[in-house]
Amino acid sequence: MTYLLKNQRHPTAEMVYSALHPKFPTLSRSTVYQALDLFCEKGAAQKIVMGEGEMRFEADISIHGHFLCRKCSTIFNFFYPGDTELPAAPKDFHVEHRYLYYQGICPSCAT
Amino acid sequence: MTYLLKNQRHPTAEMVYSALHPKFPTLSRSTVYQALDLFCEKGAAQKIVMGEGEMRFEADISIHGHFLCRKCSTIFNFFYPGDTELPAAPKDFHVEHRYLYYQGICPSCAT
DNA sequence: TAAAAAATTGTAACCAATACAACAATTATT
DNA sequence: AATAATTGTTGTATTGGTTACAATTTTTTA
Repeated sequence: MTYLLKNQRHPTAEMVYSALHPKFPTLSRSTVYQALDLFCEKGAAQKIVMGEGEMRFEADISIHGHFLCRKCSTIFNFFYPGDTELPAAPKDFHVEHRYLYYQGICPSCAT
Repeated sequence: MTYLLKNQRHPTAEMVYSALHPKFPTLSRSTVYQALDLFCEKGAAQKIVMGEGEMRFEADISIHGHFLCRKCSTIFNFFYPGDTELPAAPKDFHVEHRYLYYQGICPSCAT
């Protein structure tokens, strides 16, 4: 069932449910929530919180940042060499996860 | 009323309400929510969303990142020279706001 | 095949946030 | 100063995403 996460880009739990429901009519929202949480715990996916609105999930767990278009609300991934590119946290802070998120206007909304 | 935002560091709306309520017994949650939103619109404060949990607000609008301790849930600010330090978004993306957020263990929880 | 364990379902509850109508306070207008 | 108009505040009801949980189904194990 994990394949759907890979098809959509940054779906909400509801989007996953809607997409899966036609194929598995008995599927319940509970299962979706629980499965998504499980994937995140196991490291197969990640939760991303973009400003307002619902939680989003994505199966791409490589290092990348997110760009949220203020107009169309689309989320784009953008890649950068690695976490060494990012500012260091103060000494004695043990960083486990880095999260980079931009907001603005995407190319197609700019015209 | 804005001075409370400056006293606490990254309060939730509820924290602002609780702190203000003793002094202004008639104060309502609605007013707090609305005032905080107003401050953010006017650029006097900013909303920050840290993983799970409620929205947080802060009055420091200088350029800095946030570090959330996984154990004690404290939010620390850390400063870096400027947004030029951060990876560039792809060409033709017009970035309006950059947001950097780390997660891990803070020095006092590390011991 | 039966018993045990694990997964799924659906409903109810939760809780932060918003909407909104009633009310109070402040400012503007003669 | 008095009235009207505007602005701000309050409290309650509602929303909407998420979680809790008991009941049921499915899968695994012996």
